Parts: sequence; C-alpha cells; structure tokens
Amino acid sequence: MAAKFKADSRRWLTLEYRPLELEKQIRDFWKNNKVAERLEKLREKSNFGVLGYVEGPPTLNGVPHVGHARGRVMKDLRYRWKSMQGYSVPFWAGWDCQGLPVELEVERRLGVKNKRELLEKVGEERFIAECKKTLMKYWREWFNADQKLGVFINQDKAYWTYRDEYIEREWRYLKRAWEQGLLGEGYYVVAYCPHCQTSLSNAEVGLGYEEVEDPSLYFRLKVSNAENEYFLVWTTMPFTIVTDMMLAVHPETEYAKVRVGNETLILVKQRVEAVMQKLQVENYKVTETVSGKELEGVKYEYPFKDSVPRQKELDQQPFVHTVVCEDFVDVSTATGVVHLAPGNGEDDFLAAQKRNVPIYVPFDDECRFTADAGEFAGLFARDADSKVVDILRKKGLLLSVETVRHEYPTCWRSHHKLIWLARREYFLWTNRVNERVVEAAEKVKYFYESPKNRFLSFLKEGKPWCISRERVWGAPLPIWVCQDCEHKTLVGSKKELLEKALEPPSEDFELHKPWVDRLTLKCDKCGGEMKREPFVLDTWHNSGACPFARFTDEEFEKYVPVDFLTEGIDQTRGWANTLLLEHVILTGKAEAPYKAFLYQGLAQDAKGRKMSKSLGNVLEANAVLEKQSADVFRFYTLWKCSPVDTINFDLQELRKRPYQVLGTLYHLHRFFMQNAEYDNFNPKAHTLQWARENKALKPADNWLLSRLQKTVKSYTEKLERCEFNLATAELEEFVVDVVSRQYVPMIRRDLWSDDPQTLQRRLAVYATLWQTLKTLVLLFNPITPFLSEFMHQKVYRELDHSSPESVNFKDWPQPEEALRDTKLEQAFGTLQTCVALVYSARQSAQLKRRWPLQKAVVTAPEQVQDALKSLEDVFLELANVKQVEYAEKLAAFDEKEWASASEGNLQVLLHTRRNESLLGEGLMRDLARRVQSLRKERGFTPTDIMEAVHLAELDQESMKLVEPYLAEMAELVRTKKVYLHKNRAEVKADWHEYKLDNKKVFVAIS
RNA sequence: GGGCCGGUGGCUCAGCAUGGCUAGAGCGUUCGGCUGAUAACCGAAAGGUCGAGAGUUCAAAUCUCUCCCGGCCCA
Repeated sequence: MAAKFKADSRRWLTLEYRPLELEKQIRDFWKNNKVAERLEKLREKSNFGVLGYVEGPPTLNGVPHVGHARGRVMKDLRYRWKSMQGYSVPFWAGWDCQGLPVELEVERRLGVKNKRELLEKVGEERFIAECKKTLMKYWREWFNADQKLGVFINQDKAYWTYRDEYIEREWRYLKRAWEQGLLGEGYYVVAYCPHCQTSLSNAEVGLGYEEVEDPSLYFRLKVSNAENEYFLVWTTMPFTIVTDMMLAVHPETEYAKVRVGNETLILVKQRVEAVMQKLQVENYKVTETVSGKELEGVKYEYPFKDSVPRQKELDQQPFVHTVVCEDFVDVSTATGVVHLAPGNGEDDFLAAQKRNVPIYVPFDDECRFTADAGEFAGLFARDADSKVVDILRKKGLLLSVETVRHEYPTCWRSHHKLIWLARREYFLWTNRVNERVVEAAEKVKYFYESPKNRFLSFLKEGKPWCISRERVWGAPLPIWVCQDCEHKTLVGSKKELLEKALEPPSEDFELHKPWVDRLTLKCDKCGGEMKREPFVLDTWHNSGACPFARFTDEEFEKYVPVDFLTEGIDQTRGWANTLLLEHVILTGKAEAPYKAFLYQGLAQDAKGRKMSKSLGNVLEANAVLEKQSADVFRFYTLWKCSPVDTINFDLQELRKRPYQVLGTLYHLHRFFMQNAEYDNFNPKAHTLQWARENKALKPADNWLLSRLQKTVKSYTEKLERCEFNLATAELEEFVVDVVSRQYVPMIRRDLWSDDPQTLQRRLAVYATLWQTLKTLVLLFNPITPFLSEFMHQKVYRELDHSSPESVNFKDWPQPEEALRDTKLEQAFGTLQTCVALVYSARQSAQLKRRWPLQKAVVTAPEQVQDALKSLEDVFLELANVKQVEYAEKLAAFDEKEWASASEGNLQVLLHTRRNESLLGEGLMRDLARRVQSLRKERGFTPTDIMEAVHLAELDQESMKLVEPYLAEMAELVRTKKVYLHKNRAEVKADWHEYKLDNKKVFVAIS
C-alpha cells in the first residue's frame, strides 16, 4: 500500500516530542556551525543599534542550582530577543573570583583552621595557587550548565576579576576616589571572632546564630546635677560599659519619671509596669512624663571614671556621657534607654561618628583590654563582665543581674561568641555623594515597584563603605605609606607601581599578596621607604568595578551605561549597589551604570523551603538538566511565576503543563508537515497573498491570522515590561487554545480530503499555518531556543531553502495591523459560545456529538445573530447539525422534541428527533470510530489505505440504516470497500468485538 | 528586633491599585463525551468560613488596624 505522505517528514519529526534528543542535536548544530559567534558578528555588522550589557559575575565558589539557572535563562531570553530585534549586545561572560567564600573553600580543602595557621603552614603563594585551582573546578560546572541551558553567552570574551588587567582598572576607580578625597582611613565596627582573630563578613555572621547564655543586667546611671535621679538601662554585654560613651533614647516616644522611695528612675513609659514587675518593685509612681526629645543633652555620671582614667579625659568632650536621640532605639523591650559603646557596636559607632564623638577601642588583636582601659587592662573582653558587675554593685548602681538565653551570633567555625569591634579600615566616603547616588538610582527602570522601593530605601541610608579586608585572596588595596613621614600614595596602575618600586619585582610577579607587599616605594615627600597597607579590597568592590574594569576605554564609552541587567534580589545591597556607587564616584555624575535593573526572586524547593545543604533539597542545575529538557526547564521557570517572585521549584510540575505546551507546538508542526508535504506545498508560491487572490481563505483562516497579530503585539509588550510569566501565558493560550483546540478542528475536514478539486483550499490552509507557526517559532525562540531552532531546520529551511541558516538570524515579528480584524475576533467568540451550548444541550439529551442532527435554533440579539450568520458554515460543521434557524425571542418549546442550553442572553435549541437518514449517518460514524481505533491499534498510519473493512452481526434494522452510508464511510476510514455481514462465519477474518450502545458489533480490517 | 514580600479549593496561581454580578483559571479526582497531530481536547460534578480577629461601608478577597504563619533582606 502506498503511503499518502512521504517518508521524509517522519524522519525529521518523530511520532513523539523527545526534547532531550532534539536538544542534543541542536547543541551540536550550534557548535559545529558557530552559530553564537556568527550571531554576534551579524548584529554588530548590521549597525542597527547597540545595547550595552555587562555580566553580573557568578562567584566561583559553588555549583549553580536551579535558581541560578533561572537567572541565566532570563539573561539569555533578553539577549536572543533583542538580537532578533536587530540590536548588537556584548553578551560576554564574567566570573567573580576572589573573596572570603573562595578562601574558606580552600582552607577547608587544605584542612587549615584559621588565618594564622594558613600563613604559617601553607604560605600565601601556595594558597593563591590553590584558590585559582578551585575557581577552575567551579567554572567547569557553570560552563556546563550554560551549555545545557543553551545560554549564548560568549565565553571567549569572559572577564575574570582576579586578573592583573582587571585589577589595574579597578585601581583606576580608586584613584578617582582618592583624587576627590572620597577614599580614606577610619574606624569601622566589624564582627570579630576572638578565637580565629579575623573579622567576619555579614554572610558569615548570618550563618552562626545560636542560642547562648548571657548576663541580663539592669543598672542605673545618675543624672548629673539632679538629686537622686537615674536613667534605667539594660544590657546583655556588661563589658561594653567600659567603652560606654552615650545614652540613647527614642526622640518621639514618651518617657516616664518613676518615683521609687526617694529616688526617681527614667525609662520609656510603655515599659514601666513590665520593668517594675521584673525588678520586683511594688510601690512606685509615675510623677512626670517627658518626650525622648526633651531628654536630649542631659549629662549623666559615668560610673567608671576612677577605674578607667581615659574615660575621665573623654568625659570633657562634647556629647560624651550625655543623652542623644536615635531612631533605632527599640522602645518595646527593656527600658527604652540604651547605652552606646561606639567601639563595640555598629549603631553605636554610627551615632558617635555623626557627632564627631571619639571612638574609644581599648582592645588588642586578641580582644583583651589594653593599658588604655585602666583597671581592666589584660582582661579578655567577655571575662570583664563580672568585674563590671562588681563595680556597679559596690557603687549601688546595680538593680538586677540574671542569666538569659537568647539567639546571638557566634563564629560558625569556632562557635565563640562574636564581638563587635571598631577597627582601623579604609572607606569610600559614599555618604558624601549620597544625593547623587540616590538621584541616579531614581532614574533607573526597575519594572516592579517593591524591589525598587527596597533598593531606594537602602540607598538612602547612605552609609560609608568599608572596602578594606584583612584577608589574602583579593585585589590589593594600592595604598603605600611612608614609614618615616606617614605620607600616603595611591598607585593607579602596574606600570606606575613598577616605576616607583625601589627594587624590581620577581619574575612571577602579579597584583596579589604576597608579591605586591614585597615592593617598597620611595616617598615623594621625604625619600623614606613606603610600605603597602596590608589590606585587600572588599570583593564587592572588585565585582562592582566591572563596567569599567572589564572593558577597554573605547568599549566603556560605547556600552556603559548598559541597557539592562538582571540579578537576584539579594544583590540589592550587593552588586547593584556597588556598581552604582563606583560608577557615580568614577564619573562624578548622577548616573547609574545601568538603565534598567530587574531583580529576580530567589528559588526554593517545591514545598517553599529554602534550599540548603543541611535539608538536602538543593536542586543542582546540571543534575536537573541531565534528565530534564532545557526548553521545558526554561519555559517552566519563566512561566510559573513573576520574575520578582520567589519560585518554588517543582520537578513534577515542570513535566506537566510546560511539557504539554511545547509538545503541542511540536505536534502542530508534525500535523502541518504531514499534510503540506503530501500536497507539495511551496511557501514561495502558495503565499497568503496568493490564497487571498484566489479567494481560498475562509473566515477561520482570517480569524487565526488576526489572533496571531494580537499575540505578537501583546507578547512583545509583555516581554518589554519583563512580565515573562504573562508573556509565556500568552503563547500558551495561543498554541493550546487558539491553534490546537479551535483552529485545527475547523480545518481538519478540509485537509482530510485528497480530492484534486479542493487542492487550492488545502494550500490556503497550509499558507495560513505556515505563516502562523513560523511566527510562533520566532516568538518562542528566546524562551525555547532548541525547539525553535529544530523547527527552523526541519520545517522552515526544509521547505524554504532561502531561509537563514539559524533561527537566531531571523528578525523579530512585527504585528501587521492590516491582518487584524477585531470584529471577526468577536464573531468567533460568539461562535465558540454557541458551539459550547450545543455540546451542553447534546449532553443533556444524550446525543453524541458525532450524531448529526436536523436543526438547531439559536435565540439571540440581532448583533449576535449577524455574527453567527457570517460564520454559519463553521457553526454547522462544529455543531454537526444540518441547518440552523434564528429567533430573537425565546419561544415555548416541547421538551420531548427539543434539548436546550443557555447562557446570558443566548439560548440554543436542538431538535432531538432523528429520521432514518440521520440515524444511519450517526450509526455510520459510530462504526467508523471503531474502525479508526482498530486501525491505530493494528499499526496502520493515518494515510495507509486498507483493502477492506468488514462489519458483522448488526441487527436487521441497523444494517438497513447504515447501508446507504457505506461509500461515505469507506472514504472516511480510507478503505477500498466496506462489507456488511450478517454473520462472522461468512468471511474468514480477524474479528474484534466492540460494544455499540449496549449491542455487540464485530469489526475486521485488512 | 526592624523592613519588605506572600498566605485564595488537594496542588500551582489570577483577582486586590479604582470595594459591587453566583470568587476565577490550570493541574489533580469522579462520571460522561470527543479524537488518526497531541502526553491533547470538551461537558458536568465534587471541592473555597479568600490565614485569624476587629473596624470602615448599604456592600470587603479587595480599604484600615491588630495578630498568626511562611519566605527574603538587615540587625
């Protein structure tokens, strides 16, 4: 038997959608044909326009998980889409290489416990070599994930933040800051582990919260120049009273003066009752209330003046040992009066810095009090707690001391309680350019309100930026200090450094510790020897320098400010911030280095829990993509929720609807290809215009084309607004509802025929589908690049050899307004409602859809009638009725004769009585259905033509009814002839039994 | 402890700005139907005190307040 269709299409388009195989093919295709490289060149040459881009560099200290993969998908989506629109985008990779996370990873691998051990046992040179090795290990993971995902980022042009050429340009940022007086030395409070003798990053502090025991101390401080009046204060860190400088109250809250015996205590009003109960004071009376503001400037007697002589000196300075107002004071716990120790707390420190109060930090590297702390000298900070309590008790200032258990940060390695210490550090005085920073940030487009507000409110805090770190693997701070005259100089480049160096560097010199530390310079001022400040730079400064550091001057001019960036919401205080600060300092302008910034929500597991190693619920991108299709993954991550929302990643869900949508798109192509190839459809000859000229287009085709234009427009707008979930939903609806569910059933019968008389009509349908599916494939390309490329190769280039070599070289579709027909769209909406009503009425009367009925009556307003009349052919076909009548007003009807269904002002009546001819046709279609399923079961393809179909053991009456329709049935099921038998014995065949309305029927085919 | 986001059928989400029809959609379940591109599709049913409480209002998922739970960021 000759097949209707050529074998070709089946070779390309397998029966099933098998994305993993298809994606492998396409990956190879891209690689072998250098598609990504050629795409970049093509858009560069076309000179259409440039959109700057700079890669937010992933830190190479871990493997990418699905959340990272989601981010990469959004970046790639934007790149492919904008490229198709014609823009040239420098989509070049970048890697964040330095910093504490990398160091810790290496320390762990080398089995080193702390910094001191590291320096003694391993040495800086080897340590740095190990850091570089680690980078490459993780880089491979990221590279593989990108390959699997189909991210077209250019790896050859990647920047690496540890390389000399990058660091040099980072130094130029610092030089600009130095020249403007925005870089300098100062103190800053950092979390410090006394055991490991190192400061910890914020992230590390977050790792180590534990429940610990601390003293809970209520004490009082006497108001100067007042009889028996005291502030009531609470603390869990008694030792900080040694470094106490001020008391803070909340300015807008009421404070109470409480009379107890002949003494007065001052505390926040709302806590009086609770605190008195706590202190077991029964007889007390609130004598007066004052606002926090009124307490400002009140001086108090610092209790340790005798024990700590230095404090006695400081007492003379403005603000010292007085009350200040601060918004951060929490009035809902304790007494609402907090004591400030600027050397031991960040808020305290900032409060002091604001008022130029000196920072008193009498500690050595091991957190022991120095000689400057008088009686406390030599004591480890936390060991001073009991001595402090003793002195307070002796002076009669102690009210209560007990033990509390509470959550407190500890060192995640040694589990020691952390201490907050002000240390000498280098700062960018970003507070001085804060206005410009905020102004710049306000001009940026964020797409969604909430991350925007979050970012702006963070920026408005305008804190100085501490950029120095006492670590090893980082870009060195390029400041040298004269050992004689203390003159400082900032070196702006490697060249400058080598020129000024007193001795030539070793051959393996690079811009890292320990090499840079070995170079000493000659002082310009006094000719003395200059040594480098031993710090490295905050790794955030390192990555924040990239818009300038990763480009040449020329490229920087061309690409920065970049057009669009997207990173996780956790980068609000990270990269988004440092990019902005450094750019404002570098340029001196109120300008961000990015015009738009999309913050992405983070990823959690299917149950909404944070992904963590301890829970064992981390979904690694490479492991997931080993088994899951990249296209389905990409579609899923974009479709599931808004990009700013947290995504609860569920592999089960991934395999359902997203797979179905892509599967449907795939099968639509298969359907199209099978038919179009058979009829020798030629897209160049059989264009839409040709079809229109030959009047071969029907309303269904025009409707589909109109809906397509609407989709192109709306989808593009949604991409523009970064509403990726709504954009993909638009595609989903078009593929599943519009094309597959609605259009295909309307044209199916036209295509089923192979009559040469109706060839023109079939070609017109192919022209419509060609245009529609081809456009869809382009729209899908940024989301599902593999499937789009596959279809481009196997369908569009197959039928049209002039098509470009890759789908990526095509242009983005523009909506054609001329094809839009909103009236027709409305009419089809009406049609679909009516058809649904017919189905509903059929169901209520138990009339199968395949049974033709004589008549339907539609009751509806005139406009609706007109719409339906214009589409009457389609209605009759879908409703499977012979004729339709219209009425404007609902008439009474006989329920025995009519089935009805209604919705709003629409009603449909179906004539339920069937004459012999209708019964016969219905029966024929029932039988045909059985034959079709048998055909499928027996492995016939849709196009095989069978020799004979045998039906047996129908009752007398049924045989008589179906007889006139056997020829039509033969055509319908594609057989040469249909034979009716009374008895199975009449012919030797492989009989199959079917039930048909509770009667048996036997079917055989050959 | 502070700030932000979220809590709507078994699951995933829409609706909330600007209060107003019987609170929707998809998945899942059950029954029925349809089907030679499809892992699809159509109809019906079951399933919701819209996190809890209070307030404003003729009317609250929607506005206000308080609280609870989950998440993120920061202390």
